[in-house]
Amino acid sequence: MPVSHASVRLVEPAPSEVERPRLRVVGLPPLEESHPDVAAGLLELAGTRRTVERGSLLYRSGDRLTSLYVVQSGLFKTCLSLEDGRSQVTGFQLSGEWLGLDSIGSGRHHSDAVALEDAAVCTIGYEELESRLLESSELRHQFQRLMSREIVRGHDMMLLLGSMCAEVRVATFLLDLTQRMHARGSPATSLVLRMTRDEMGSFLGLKLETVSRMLSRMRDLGVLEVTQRHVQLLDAPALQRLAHREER
Amino acid sequence: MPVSHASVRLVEPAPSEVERPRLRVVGLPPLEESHPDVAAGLLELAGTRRTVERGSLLYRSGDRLTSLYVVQSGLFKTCLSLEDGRSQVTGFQLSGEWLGLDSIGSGRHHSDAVALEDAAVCTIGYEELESRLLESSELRHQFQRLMSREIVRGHDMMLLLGSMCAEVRVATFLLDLTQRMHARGSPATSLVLRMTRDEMGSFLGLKLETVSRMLSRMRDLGVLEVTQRHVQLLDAPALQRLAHREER
DNA sequence: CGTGCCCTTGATGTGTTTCAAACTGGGTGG
DNA sequence: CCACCCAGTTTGAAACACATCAAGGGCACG
Repeated sequence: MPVSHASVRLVEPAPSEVERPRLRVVGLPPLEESHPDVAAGLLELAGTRRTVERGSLLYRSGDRLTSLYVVQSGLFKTCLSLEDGRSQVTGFQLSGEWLGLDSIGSGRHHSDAVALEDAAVCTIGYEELESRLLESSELRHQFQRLMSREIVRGHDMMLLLGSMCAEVRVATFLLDLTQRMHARGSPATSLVLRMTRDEMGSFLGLKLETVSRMLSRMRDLGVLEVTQRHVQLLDAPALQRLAHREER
Repeated sequence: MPVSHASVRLVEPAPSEVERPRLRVVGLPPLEESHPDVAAGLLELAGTRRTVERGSLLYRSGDRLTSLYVVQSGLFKTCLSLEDGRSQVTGFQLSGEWLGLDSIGSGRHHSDAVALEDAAVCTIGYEELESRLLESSELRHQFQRLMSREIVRGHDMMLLLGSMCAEVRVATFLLDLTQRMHARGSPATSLVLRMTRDEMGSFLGLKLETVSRMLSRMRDLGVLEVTQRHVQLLDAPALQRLAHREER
């Protein structure tokens, strides 16, 4: 790996290269912990399976917390909704990732969770989770790490939204999504965006037109090919460079 | 309280008024859990006391996680730092609030923690915390709530940074800080900003000049009085209205 | 009584939003 | 099977909010 100054860091760095680790820009809790294969311990807690069809809600803001969820298949978004109809997407969750961690503090969900395609989740009863965490310190540790990583993701998003220009935001988003999909067996250089430009924009603090323009610009630069929701990465290193131009 | 449509929600709503709770915009983990008086259980874990003088670091990004900290006195900021010297403030921590929760996931700190004035913290050894959490499910629960609330704060910040204009951001920040200081015994209508305009700006995704301009605008509107770092709230309801104008 | 840091204010520049129009593809019903 | 429709997308032109650049002022500190 030639770069030492500007690599996107979505997974934990190898111990040896940690000194003052550069930022992992964005990224749901990394896979070691959140992907089913690896978080097998926590997944044993899985209760009933539940399917959620495209467009419908798994839970909504204000609902009492009864269970947490792990995505089995499909894709979700979580979003905060304001009275006036506006909303902010706070995350997109792929298979193996958790939903509802933000509701533990108050016992109520703070966001809506919407399936962006037909999906299935494992239901993990909160009561049962609690009692299992009592038994196993390993599980407890895993669960704490899960929450901690979600905190880190929040901080990374603050950085992205607070100090990066539109092009960097979109490039970072594409890289992040590609890597996460790749870790689930998708090709490393092609990507299907299952969310609308509007939803991407909401997540990135941009208007849909701006997202569209950035995609077009990257297409014109020869970095990628866009046909509707299909994206082909033609020049991944260039995309990484775009994601690390820390300007505004 | 006359408003039912636009009140800033920094603490948990009373159970009766919860239905579709409107957003608590911004706010460190609310006080029930994080203030020493209330999180007494967790505070029993406090090990050594450590003082940090103004301007110096409690920990820095990349440091191995050995303990978590609870602010006893003084004020901290946490920030992510980029190679190029730029940085993003991810939070300001007052007495009773925790530092280091983001480091549990990887075992290393992901941010720098800097004292903005002479400060003192309780040191909570991570190993010891772990073993205590094993013993008491009540403590474990409290700790999980703490982390969950920090996740919620992250989401609220995404909303603030992603969809609110400068005036709303600054007004929200002032309200939040006033409330948190008030809960610690400070007057409800006066405030000392212990951070620079630049640090506020970094936290809010704005340039220092913009922060300054917004403060001046609110002063001109008769909402508050600003003399250097001292802020007098002349019209708190008006400030709340500014914080809820959800425009950009 | 300077010297340096922080803050304010003005003038100008620019990236993103807003507004508007046209295009696309997938789905539906005639 | 085609025509239509509609949600989503692209693109352009104009407006605007915030950033940038620059200058001046105040307070704290040595």
